[in-house]
Amino acid sequence: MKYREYKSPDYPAFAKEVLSYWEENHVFEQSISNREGKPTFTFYEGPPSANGVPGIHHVMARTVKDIFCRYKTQKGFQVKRKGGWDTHGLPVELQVEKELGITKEDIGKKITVEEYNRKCREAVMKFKDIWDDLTRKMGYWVDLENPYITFQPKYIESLWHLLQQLYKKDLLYKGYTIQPYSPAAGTGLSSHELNQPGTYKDIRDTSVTAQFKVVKNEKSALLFNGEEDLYIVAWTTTPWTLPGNCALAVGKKIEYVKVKTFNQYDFKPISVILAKERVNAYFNQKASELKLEDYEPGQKLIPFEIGESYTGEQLFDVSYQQLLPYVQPEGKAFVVIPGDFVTTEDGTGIVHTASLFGADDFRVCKENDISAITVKDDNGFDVPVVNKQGKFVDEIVDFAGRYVREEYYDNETRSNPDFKSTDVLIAIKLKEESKAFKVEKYEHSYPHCWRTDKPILYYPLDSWFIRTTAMKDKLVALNKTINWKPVSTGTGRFGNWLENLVDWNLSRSRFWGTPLPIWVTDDRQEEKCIGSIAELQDEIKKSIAAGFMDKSPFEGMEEIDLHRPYVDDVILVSDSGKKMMREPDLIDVWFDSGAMPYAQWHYPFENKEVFEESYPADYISEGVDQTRGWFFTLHAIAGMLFDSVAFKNVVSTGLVLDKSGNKMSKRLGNAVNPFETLDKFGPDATRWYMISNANPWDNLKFDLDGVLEVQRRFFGTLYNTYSFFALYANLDGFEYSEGDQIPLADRTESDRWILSRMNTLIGEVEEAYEDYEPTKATRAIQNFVIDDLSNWYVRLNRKRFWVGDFNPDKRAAYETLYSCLLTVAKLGAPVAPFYMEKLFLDLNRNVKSEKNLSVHLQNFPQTDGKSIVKDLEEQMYLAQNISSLVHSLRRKHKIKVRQPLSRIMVPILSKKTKEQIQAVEELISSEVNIKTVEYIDDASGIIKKKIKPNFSKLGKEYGPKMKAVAAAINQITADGIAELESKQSLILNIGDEEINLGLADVEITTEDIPGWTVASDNGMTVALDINLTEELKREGIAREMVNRIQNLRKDMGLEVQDKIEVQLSSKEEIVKVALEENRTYICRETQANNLTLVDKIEGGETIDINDYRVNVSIKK
RNA sequence: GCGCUUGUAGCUCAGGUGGUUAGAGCGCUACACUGAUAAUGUAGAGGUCCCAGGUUCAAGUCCUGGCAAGCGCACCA
Repeated sequence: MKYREYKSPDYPAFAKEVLSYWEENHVFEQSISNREGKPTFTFYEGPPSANGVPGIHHVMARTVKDIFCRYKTQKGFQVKRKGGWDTHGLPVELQVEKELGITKEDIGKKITVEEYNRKCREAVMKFKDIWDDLTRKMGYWVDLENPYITFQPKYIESLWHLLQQLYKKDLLYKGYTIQPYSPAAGTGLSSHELNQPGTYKDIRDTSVTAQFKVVKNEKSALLFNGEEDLYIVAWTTTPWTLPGNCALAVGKKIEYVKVKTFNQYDFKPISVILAKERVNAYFNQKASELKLEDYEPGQKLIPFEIGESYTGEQLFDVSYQQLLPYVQPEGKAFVVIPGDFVTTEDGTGIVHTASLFGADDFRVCKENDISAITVKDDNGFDVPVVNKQGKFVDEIVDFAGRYVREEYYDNETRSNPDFKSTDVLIAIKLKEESKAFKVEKYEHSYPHCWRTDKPILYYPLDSWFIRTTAMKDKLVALNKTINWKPVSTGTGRFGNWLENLVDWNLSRSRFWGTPLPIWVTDDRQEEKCIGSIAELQDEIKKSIAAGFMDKSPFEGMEEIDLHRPYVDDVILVSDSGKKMMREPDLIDVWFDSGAMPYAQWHYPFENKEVFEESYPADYISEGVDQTRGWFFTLHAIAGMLFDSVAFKNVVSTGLVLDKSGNKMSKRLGNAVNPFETLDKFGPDATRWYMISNANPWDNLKFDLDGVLEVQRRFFGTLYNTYSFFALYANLDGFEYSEGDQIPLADRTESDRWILSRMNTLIGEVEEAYEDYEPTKATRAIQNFVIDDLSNWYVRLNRKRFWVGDFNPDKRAAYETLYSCLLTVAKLGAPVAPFYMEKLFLDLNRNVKSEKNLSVHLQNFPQTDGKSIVKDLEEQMYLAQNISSLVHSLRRKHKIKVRQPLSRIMVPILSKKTKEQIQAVEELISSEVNIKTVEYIDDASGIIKKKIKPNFSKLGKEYGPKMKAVAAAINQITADGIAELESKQSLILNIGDEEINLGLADVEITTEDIPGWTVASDNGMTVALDINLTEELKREGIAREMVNRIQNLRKDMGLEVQDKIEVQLSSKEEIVKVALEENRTYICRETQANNLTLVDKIEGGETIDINDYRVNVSIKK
């Protein structure tokens, strides 16, 4: 059977063909089942959400995933890869709401929760088919038949188990978090909702700079210098938060100053502390000349005097009097604390901090152990001084029952001319009490509720948290054992995130997601966290027995649906017999995906063994945007519950941008359609381009021209090389057999050279894959194929394939080329799975056996150390270098390569170099068409040498004197060089010091051969003899003749193997002689049976050779 | 604002531990080659290695400080 030949390569068609071949032969399935019992290599698939269509960046991410799974399979591991779908969460819900034209508030009113969740379930798999199609077409091998799906009851049951484990370890608690809250709508807003367009609007607020009176004590002593009334001033745009003030935050490194001045409302003399940079914002420069003692109360221009300055650090722990003492805190409060968020861009450089009304405030107060200002509600729970309707509580006696924001009052109330906002009333009160330093209107942008259009409050809300902070040290330590690609993402982005970990807010007030399995009594004194379906059923039975439920809401269900609303209907009974209702929250969808190592196998309810042998993952990969997402949730759950990492190696991939480096977006129309790209260029060129162009963790500027270049340059060259092989191997009937091969020793220099290169390549590529450096692997393969194999080996050895009988030398050439191609197919298979499969199968058409079903079932090639000969590689480098020099000389003198020349001369400084060149003499001769290579050694005395210091060696030795040493060496004469070479040392005088120079301290190269045309590069010099003898001229003519006959053959459309008859005629004597002399040569080259010189030719072609005219006639 | 990444030829990218002509491919120009031919070879043009300091005999490489771009996070008192 023959090797397949193609008219021209059609890569997309190749891929389609291979794809159906895989499917017919179940190659993917076999690649796993074949490795049964072998060590496992575990890969976790991060679940995509199928409610949107995939983009080109998914091809990138999945190529990276696929490469290492395929590679490890080749290395003999069993690599199971379960696909998965992320199905819960807000994006799905919002999409459904949009489709149905409803809002969250309509759920349970216009549409039942049951119906709504049914819609979500339908919507989430909307584009599954498109995703599956992409997966197949791009050659991403993952199990699509049995994926894990996060909404399935079994999956949720595993989550419940994990949550219960956390609960039992006391890592699950209900707590406060500051969230954007809309009192008008009575609900918290997610950050997603807050990022809706139009939520931020400019509003004018009453802003107050309040005076906080410093308490004189040991801590604050350094601030006082005689004065009695010393205040710290802080600015706020939300005066309603002032009754909740519990601390003042300053910047550690900010410089603060004390300013003596007068209060502008009551004209009393005061001293205030504020940031130095903010002085100009609060004090009129025109007043700077005024003196304090000249001030008259009521005067508009208020004098001021800048006093001592302090760093923020010096202010830490200074106490102040409570500004509005309605409610007393239970613990520490009213002190100055550090705040990393404090700036001097506006305000006073000191931030009023109300722990319950700002996320930053809450955080720094917690860090500094500051108590919040709270009151007890009817149930005895601590609540803020503003209630959920947005009104002050009774304890704030002056403003009790007032909305904190004027926008919450109806328009009628607000239009009353006597109406004053609470902020204004507070400002008035402060002025009256000499606590206001400055009151003014301030316009700023503030978020509004997208449903009610009213400003939001930052407000503490109940949420369930995972106490990740309790396990922070462990998570940090475990992270250090993970191999991150790139390292910086692990230490930087992820490491820093872990260092600054806050508790994980698990609660979501939504409908479509995993319900929190916690039931609580009305008085919150008793809780139950359910960990399995069976446990829930048990509890339901108890509850029915206790009379809280008539029947289970799951009764009659074919498969229990743990979603809302059914689970909300479950009322349990507490140990003391009280009624327990479920906490209405759902859990963060990120918990869903972070739990996939366990839930994908329904652990611990099923598949315990499978789970154990595939945990933790050896490898995962996702976009860098998943650092705080999936990477974190995987890590957190594993660290907290299993005391383990969830993954050992992780590649975080960069973004895919358009070719100009802009983000791709549908709106801008610069998004690349993955299906069109795969259709047009095929998956292999697309994948290879993505991987070879830049490291996966760098952003990729995706340019279709680049894909085209990869296709042309790499795949085109590889294809050409295969075609070349197939063409001649078929003519000669070559068949590869592993056993019976020409021994290495009997092969040519170039055969052994390319095999040496090939074995070096195997090592390089293996190392790169092992190191999760796919870019290095592809670049190495690419260079080998293009430079070494095609442009050098094949080009130099072409004649061996097409000339003469099928002798051992020819067989050696076939075998060599064959094994190179086969190796390339195996090395490149992880990245270009389709084309390498095609190449592999085409090469193996003659070697049919079960084990040759697919390149992906092959073992990764092993480096044959014995075949790597450094000498050979050096030799070939010399040959390439010399050839290149001769080419450039020929060009300089305008002598075609076809014209033979008698000799080149190479100056040789060492015996080894001579031997190395001698080994490749023939290659050089034929490559540059010369007769002989001559060597000129020292003895000839005509070589001009050049000496150069060896900087890295001498530098270490002589350091500061290096410049002088270098100068001295550059001045060494030819005699000096000769002395150094003969004696192995030379004494140099540097100033008044003597230096003993050894041979290793310098680099001696040849520079010139006087009287010859020479070229030098890389320390090698070559001289070319350009004298043309008559004989050489005649030989040149013969070569030209061959060239013309070949062209004519081609024009006639003859096949390579067709034999011809040639008739020639010419008037020129030199041509006749040339043809006679080289008759055999010409016949051999042109496949001519005979060649006759005649006087005249009828109907032949007239051609010009150099300056001579020849008539030719060719017959088949 | 904080963290991370990136900055080298027109474009895409290489440039272990500092070492003296800073490279490749593409593109451009010219010439050659021609039984792999939509391939190939040779040569040329093209660089303030983002900027400024510093360390060093020596900096694209190390340090400090900037600038620009990208990503992430936080916040707007």
